[in-house]
Amino acid sequence: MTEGIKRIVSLVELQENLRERVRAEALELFGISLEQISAEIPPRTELGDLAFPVAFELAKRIKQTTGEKRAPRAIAEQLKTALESTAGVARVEVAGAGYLNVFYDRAGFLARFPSEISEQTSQPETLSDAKGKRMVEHTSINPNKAAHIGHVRNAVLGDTFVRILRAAGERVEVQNYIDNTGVQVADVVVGFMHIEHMTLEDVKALNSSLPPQKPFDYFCWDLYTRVGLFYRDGDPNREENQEKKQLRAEILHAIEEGDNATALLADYVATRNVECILDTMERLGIRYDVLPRESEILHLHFWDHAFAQMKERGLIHYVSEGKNRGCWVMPFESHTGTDEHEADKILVRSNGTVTYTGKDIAYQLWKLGLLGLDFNYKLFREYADGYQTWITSSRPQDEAIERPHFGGGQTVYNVIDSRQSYPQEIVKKGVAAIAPEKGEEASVHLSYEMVALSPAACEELGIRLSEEDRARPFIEMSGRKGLGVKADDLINRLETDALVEVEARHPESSEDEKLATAHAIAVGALRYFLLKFTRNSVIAFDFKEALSFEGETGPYCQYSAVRANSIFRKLDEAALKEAEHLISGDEESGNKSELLKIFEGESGDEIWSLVMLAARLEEIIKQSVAAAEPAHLAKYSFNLARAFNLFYHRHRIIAEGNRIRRAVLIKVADITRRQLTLALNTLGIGVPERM
RNA sequence: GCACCCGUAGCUCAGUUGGAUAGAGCGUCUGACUUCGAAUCAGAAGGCCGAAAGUUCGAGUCUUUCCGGGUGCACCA
Repeated sequence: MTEGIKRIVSLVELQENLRERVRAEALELFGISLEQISAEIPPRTELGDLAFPVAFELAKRIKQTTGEKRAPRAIAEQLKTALESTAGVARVEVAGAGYLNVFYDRAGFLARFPSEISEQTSQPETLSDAKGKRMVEHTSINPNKAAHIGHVRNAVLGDTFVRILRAAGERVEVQNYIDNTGVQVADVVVGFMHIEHMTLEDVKALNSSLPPQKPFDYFCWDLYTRVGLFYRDGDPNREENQEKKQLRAEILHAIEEGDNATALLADYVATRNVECILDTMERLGIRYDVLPRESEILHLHFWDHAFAQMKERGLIHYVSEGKNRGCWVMPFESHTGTDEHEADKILVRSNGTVTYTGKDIAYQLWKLGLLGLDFNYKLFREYADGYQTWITSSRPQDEAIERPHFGGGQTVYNVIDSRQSYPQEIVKKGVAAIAPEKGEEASVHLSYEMVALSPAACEELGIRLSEEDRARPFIEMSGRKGLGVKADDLINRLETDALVEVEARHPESSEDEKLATAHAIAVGALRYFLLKFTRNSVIAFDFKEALSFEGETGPYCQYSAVRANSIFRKLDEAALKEAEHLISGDEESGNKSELLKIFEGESGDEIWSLVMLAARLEEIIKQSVAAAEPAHLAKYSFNLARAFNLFYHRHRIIAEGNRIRRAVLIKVADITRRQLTLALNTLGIGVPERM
């Protein structure tokens, strides 16, 4: 073994070294330069830890350049020796039609794997400012009602992606956009003013009189659906009453105007809903750095700045005739126009007001530090542990205390459902046109499919379905119709169910402990449930599945870690130290040969496969970032938990008679529980002491 | 009409930049608690990866055309 090996702990690093080696050898031996070298994880442990199918590619390239026909196996044989001399590699085999299968130095790898999770990687001080900040906007629920399960998918997806980015060493700013001046808020204000006939004081009084089971956002949830009916004079199938719809327009106008009783009422309603929504999200471990509001985007005239830039660059033009007469539009080439659908996107209406897309372009420019304007900010809330959430303000006098710098990110990730991919495309294209140096890569639409309700779930909610709906695979949720599963209701139910299980298993625990454990399980179940599906898969929400604690679930993963921890509760410090010493490989004793023996054969493969899986976390995090897909990490966590459960059943770790073997089992279990805990924490799932 | 997404086991879904014998969970059936915790584990059954052609050493994965389902394509947000 070479000296350099002592340094190497990371699989990713080892893999890179091997790739480089292959690249160098291909050039040296065959004069072929390979731009991309694909590596693969062999299907079974006995086939090695990493495989290069590179000989097939080389055989083809050799034939192309020299006309000489070479067998892939022979080529693989030539590369074999070079790979074998790489640090960390025990041996290399040529298998199948020409696969190069690399076997790592098992005992050496195990000995060098850190026994404490290295905390440094996620510490902010090691993150360089030069690298640029990642901006993630998620949640962004209309502040006019309680959050439902669809909103939670957005928030959990966004929050988990934030955690993944941070685990990968990125600096991240989390934003939750508040559309406090839109029609949805206006609708609820219509309800308060014209159905309930309430003033701001009445609404405040109502708020403080509401029972904890039905807080303000729940009240608004119901009121919002009543407004929908109100517009149709009480009959959902009737046409909308234009006189009543006019009330909305008036309120919308008053809100935009500001400085009037209606605007104050709207602001109170929106703010109370934001508070409720933030409370809901806090239950799931989700927080935000800053809450940018639409009211400030309006009042601080963000659009005017963007508008000027667009005019300057000739990206937008005034239409003087035709259907879009009087509008300012942005041409959108990739979309050919038809009679019905215009190719041009209207950004300023003929009445002079700006569209949502226009505002969004301005906002996106701000996120990237390209607007040349900033918000004012004030502290919105401070959590018990000191974490602060800020909200935008249009009053410079609010800028009293020291605050972090917001905005100006290098890359922006917008977590928005896939139904908005068209407008997101326009925003991306528009921003890239204004700032070509940033390009389209700076704006990422982290899209995901909606959460719908299974017909069974609708039935459980007591929703009557039409014949036509019943035949559908799923039913779309609708805040307008009040059709949906409220987030807090679901969390409550999960906590109740979890508490029953905890009570049954740990009656001796304190009430607080039981509640905390039930909470952790509920969060684990919900977050995992929403993360196990890939982003572009529609979730047809099903109560039975979402409420399950068995099988491929968060609690399954947590349970695996809890069991691993219980082993270490029973082991004393000395036993751990001894284990570490026995496998360290430092001493010149006979341990080495015995260690090698433990990793031999079928049993050795079985133990080793768990080590390899556990060590892969870093790589999985990288893949999850590259694909912007948290589901990869979720699946990995489950597989690691599953592998540990298998290991746990196969070995009696504490009772193991052979001390070297016992030391190996202890170290493997320790590595696994640490990596599993880290993976789960990155998913926002905690591991309770007992469960 | 145009654009995007999906189609893999009875059901719900994974399947890394194309790689070796296509995997989980649920459900069904059969077993395993005197052990570091059974929210667990083992075993069985279950597949023309929507269809057809093409690209290549190699296709669930890439291309094209169909078929079936979903979602967009506002002077709404």
